[in-house]
Amino acid sequence: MSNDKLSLFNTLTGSVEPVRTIEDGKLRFYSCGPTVYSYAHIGNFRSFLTADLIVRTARALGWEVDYVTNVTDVGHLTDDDLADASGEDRMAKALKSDEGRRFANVYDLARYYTEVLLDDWHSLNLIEPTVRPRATEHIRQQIEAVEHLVEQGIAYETEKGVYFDISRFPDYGKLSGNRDAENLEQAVRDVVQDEEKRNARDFALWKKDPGHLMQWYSPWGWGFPGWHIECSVMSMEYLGEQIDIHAGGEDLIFPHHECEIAQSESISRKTFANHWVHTRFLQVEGEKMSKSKGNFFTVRDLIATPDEGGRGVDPMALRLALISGQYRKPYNFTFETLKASMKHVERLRSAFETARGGLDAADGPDRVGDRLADLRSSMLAAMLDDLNTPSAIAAAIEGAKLIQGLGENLNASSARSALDFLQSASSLLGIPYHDQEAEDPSASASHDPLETRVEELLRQRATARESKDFERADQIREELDEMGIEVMDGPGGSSWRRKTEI
RNA sequence: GGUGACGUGGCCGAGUGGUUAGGCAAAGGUCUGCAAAACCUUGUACGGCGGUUCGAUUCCGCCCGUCACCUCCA
Repeated sequence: MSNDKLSLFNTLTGSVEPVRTIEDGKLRFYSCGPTVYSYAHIGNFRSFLTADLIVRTARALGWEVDYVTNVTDVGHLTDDDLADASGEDRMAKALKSDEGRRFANVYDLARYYTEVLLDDWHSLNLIEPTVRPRATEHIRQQIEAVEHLVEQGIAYETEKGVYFDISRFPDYGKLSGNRDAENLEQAVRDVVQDEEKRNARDFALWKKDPGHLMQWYSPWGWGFPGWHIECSVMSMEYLGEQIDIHAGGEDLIFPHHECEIAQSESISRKTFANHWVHTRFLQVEGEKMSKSKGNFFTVRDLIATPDEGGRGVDPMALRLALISGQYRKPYNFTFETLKASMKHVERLRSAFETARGGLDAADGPDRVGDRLADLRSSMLAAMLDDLNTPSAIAAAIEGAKLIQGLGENLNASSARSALDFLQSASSLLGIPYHDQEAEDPSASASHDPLETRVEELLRQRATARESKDFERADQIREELDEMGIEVMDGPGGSSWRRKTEI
């Protein structure tokens, strides 16, 4: 393991290799974003978190990062294209669903789910990309790319659309290993049918469809772009013809990324992306996450308060839980892990409070600096080693325990080392110590009737405790418990929080 | 059928050719009016069968199991 090189598994070569940036000290990075036809779920976010951690780790190395992640706001075809030749897409489907009826049209729906995506993005403290391009805002570039491919004789037009001619790209299959044409053709799945396609593997660059809910005028008439072309185009627009890393979920390896390579490299005649990084799907409680199994969770399902129908999970606990398995291994998301993550987040926060408190203490010899510096380098080393988050988190927790262990004895210079350490853990893992939104409810003045009631009861309880009326104090504790409030007594008085529903 | 991963103690998960990951949970203890937090103590695992080796959980082969993709998917 190298000390200052970021190594990642490269799907293209099948091995972990150092990321060698095209330009020294600068990372050009594209990460595939979601289609916004519904609420993003925790599996989506596991993949976005991988991208986030790549950016954080690269920055920790002092690299400048150009980070582009898109929003796919064009509906693409569903697999019952055969049954519905008019070309119903995911968004059109969503619009007809119970959830989607309230939207006036498909643009309205896309706009709503994009906003929600960004809310969740902020809740989980994901880094803002340098650019967040939307497919619908780059239609012209997509049309031009397709035109270029047609001019080169690499793409051809039929009655139904424009297709990429696989036979013109011998490297097709280099990413996924799906090189065997016959196999693909005899796959059990039905493929998009067009009698005029020259090769069953040829994929759509443009679909002619005057009935599609989103359509644009092109040299081939009214229609909409193929799914893969948007990422090629947006990546080239903002990062240039060649990039260092391209990332996404493992399901995107084929066909999406395979097709992106074919298109992009046919256009530029250069290697599109040097490093391909894919995040594995997660399972929930040992099973595939699916609505029918009742183990399907969106971010908001978990972080919304119980009054809002959620489970009141601290967003940072959710974030930590989602990164507590390495991105490249199958990960079993469980509520046990989520509970453990809550403890970890609290532990980090309280270490931070301890450290901050120690700044005002008398000065003295720094008793933790060296050990924390070691832990900090092993934390970074773990991340550089193919984003070994479990190992990095272990180092962060160990540091927090070390700081907590000093407690009252923390002097000012130890406190400064402690804060240094905690701050680098925070920026590397993306776990801030100040709640961005859910500030400690007991500390904030609020007009929430529940909070007013809680404060009142706590005052009564404090009085009862002062006069040693513990029976009354416990009674109030119980009453609050029934209201979903947990009370914690400390040396400086009592604090409280909403209990979570997990 | 094809391609690619993965299988570690009750659970989540590092790691390694011979010496303790870590966390959560559990049990006992210290502290605290109660509760929480914190701290201390306890617990020896690597799917199966072969092979290489002085020695394999770690390398090799086969098998079993799980997951993903094979034109909707993070």
